[in-house]
Amino acid sequence: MPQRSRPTLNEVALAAGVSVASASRALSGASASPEMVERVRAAAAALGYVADATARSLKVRRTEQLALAVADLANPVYVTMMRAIEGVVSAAGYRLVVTATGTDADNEIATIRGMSRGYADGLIISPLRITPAVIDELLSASVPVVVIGTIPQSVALDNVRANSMRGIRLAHAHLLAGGRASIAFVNGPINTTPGDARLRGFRRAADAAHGKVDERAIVSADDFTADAGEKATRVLLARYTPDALICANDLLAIGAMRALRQEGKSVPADVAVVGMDNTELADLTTPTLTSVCLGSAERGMRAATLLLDRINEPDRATSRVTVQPRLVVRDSSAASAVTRATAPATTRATAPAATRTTAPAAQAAKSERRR
Amino acid sequence: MPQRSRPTLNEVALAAGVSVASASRALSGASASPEMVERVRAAAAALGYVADATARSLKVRRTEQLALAVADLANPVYVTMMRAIEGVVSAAGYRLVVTATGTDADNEIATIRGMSRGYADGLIISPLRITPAVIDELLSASVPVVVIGTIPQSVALDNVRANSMRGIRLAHAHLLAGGRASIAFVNGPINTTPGDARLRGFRRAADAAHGKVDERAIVSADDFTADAGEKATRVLLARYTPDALICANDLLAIGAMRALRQEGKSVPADVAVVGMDNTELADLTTPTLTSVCLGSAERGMRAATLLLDRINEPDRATSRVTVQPRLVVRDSSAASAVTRATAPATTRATAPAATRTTAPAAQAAKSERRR
DNA sequence: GAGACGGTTGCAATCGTTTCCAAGAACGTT
DNA sequence: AACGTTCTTGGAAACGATTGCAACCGTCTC
Repeated sequence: MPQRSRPTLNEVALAAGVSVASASRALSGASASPEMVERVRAAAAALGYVADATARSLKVRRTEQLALAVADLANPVYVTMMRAIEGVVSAAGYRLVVTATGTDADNEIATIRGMSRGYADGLIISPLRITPAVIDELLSASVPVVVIGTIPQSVALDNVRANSMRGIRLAHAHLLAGGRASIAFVNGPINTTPGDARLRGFRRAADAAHGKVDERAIVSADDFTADAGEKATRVLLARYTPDALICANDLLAIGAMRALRQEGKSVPADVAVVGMDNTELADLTTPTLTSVCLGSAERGMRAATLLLDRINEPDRATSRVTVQPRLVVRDSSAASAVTRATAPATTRATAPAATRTTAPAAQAAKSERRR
Repeated sequence: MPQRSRPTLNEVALAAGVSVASASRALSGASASPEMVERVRAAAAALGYVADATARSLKVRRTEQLALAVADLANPVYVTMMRAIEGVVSAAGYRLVVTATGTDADNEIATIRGMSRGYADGLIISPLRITPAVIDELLSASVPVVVIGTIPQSVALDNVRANSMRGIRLAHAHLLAGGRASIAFVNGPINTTPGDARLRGFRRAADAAHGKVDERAIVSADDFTADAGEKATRVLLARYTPDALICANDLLAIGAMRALRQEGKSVPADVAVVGMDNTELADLTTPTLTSVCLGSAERGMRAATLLLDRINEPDRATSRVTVQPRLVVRDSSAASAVTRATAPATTRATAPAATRTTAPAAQAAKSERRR
């Protein structure tokens, strides 16, 4: 496998009998006579010439690469984002460099600092925990940055966020409308950004509905996994008798359904279950899982668009995009028997598409519709 | 957000009052007096200097980037591979560039050719369909290439492959041992490389067991999805009465279980089901799904290792690594009632770890054990 | 004390492009 | 016929690092 070394522009120019300058222009479409273009093209083709990306980048000060940093490449939420981002980015002629930051914040900072080495023209990052140190680092990065996640209002960075509090409220309202009265909440770890936001969302929704929140109806799993969800739900059931469960995550919801089944409770007849993130899993469970879609694909797409916009127009004002949640109703939250009798037509339709975001949302939204 | 432009080595040298050459050496740890190192370090720190990756790459002729090309970034099999690859690659100091080739072969060729631009030091590619044109292109690439997938024996390329035929045989044997006699096969599209290999595997296994293969026991879904699996299984059940199902994919298996449930058949009491790929899904279904693990993580890890090896030692002979399948037994394939009575101790243990591959397999294998 | 030697240091070339600039050619205008 | 335009073209200087080479310094040895 003789790794043949690639011909340079110099050799092409030599072969064509012209100067490198002319060769460069001929190939890049700048002013050159048709005859010149022809000669150079021919020589280039004959030698199999392809311009070297590194040399070119050095000169034009652009790498045509964009970086994406997420905690875990295998997390379905990030996978969805990544796919959306890759689509936008590669359509714009950029390559995508991915890095997993893992779970610790130092690593995130190292990644950001690494960007200063100039191997990419921009960075999309979704930090697990948003510490002041991370923000500082992002603010002083040497390339444009877009943050996916909730950062303080005052920080002048392009930013895409979900509205998980509103998502919880949608779920809560949906369950109330379905005749559920004792709605419990299975959260993930509270020391994470999403865990915290979702808990606040639930408290607010419960408070709005009943004027108080019953702390026994809230449980936190150790982790955002099915096993943790199952365990937490068992703890919950020991002290509280819900007729509906909101879970901070689809995986937690799957665990919860498992626990319910073991207790002999049927879903949705006895207990309705709503998950969150609307991953592919929601379609695959039995019963299929009603889930709050937080728009991962759309967030990814918006972030990529924002980044491209800033690259093209570095001085524009920073913008903050909030992607609105949608409730995707499936079987696990069918109205309780009693309600079904009295009010047969429950809103099986999804909540209003509810994106107050602008035009290009359509494409990504579509890809998320039937997940 | 004033994107401050980064200081160059020149400025550092100026600030330290030394030549660029010395500055470069001081920072890169080459021969330099302690005093010199100190001065340059200080100046670099004061200015916040970080060497420019592009310029460095141009000079040293290495980008410290490796590329991964797969058809679909969201496919769980690829996600698993990608995560494994990212781990190996970033531990070795490389960044990972990912590209989605989509489903058409032309795009694959374009990707490979793009590699000639020299933006990465190596390529791992998992082509959907392996055409002669693709092989040609790979052979003449200007950087080392590792192919994940089955390529002709004669092709001199580093190669990592699964053994899906053997995987099917494992499943078949397991089902026979569990007392199943009418084993059917739910395949994916046959015009794909995996679809084709898995079908051949099933034919061979069935033939070995019964001396013939009943064509009515074989059905092909249009796609590797749960819906397609459900549909195909319904077609199958209309003409054949299996007591076990091997599915070419976990998603197909989930669809199949859905179809069986609708027909009032219970899993595993009436019909055992075995999936393939051993994705996270297998742990999440009810009953949990027995699945053939084809070692995505291990394949990824092996491919990455192979690529690094070749980069370090370009002239070594090409090697072909076959990752052996393992059967991960879960609830969906518990022995049929009759057998359970007579031979109570069915092999609940997994099949022999069965990787004839060498040492570094351990790590990735572990991460795949309890999926 | 002279020469040899090991270790630092700076100069300058180099990697493969792009692009500024000036020179030249071709052409039209007065 | 001379001049001004416009268009092409080649020379050469970047881009920001690394590195071969030669100069230099101090020390040690004979």
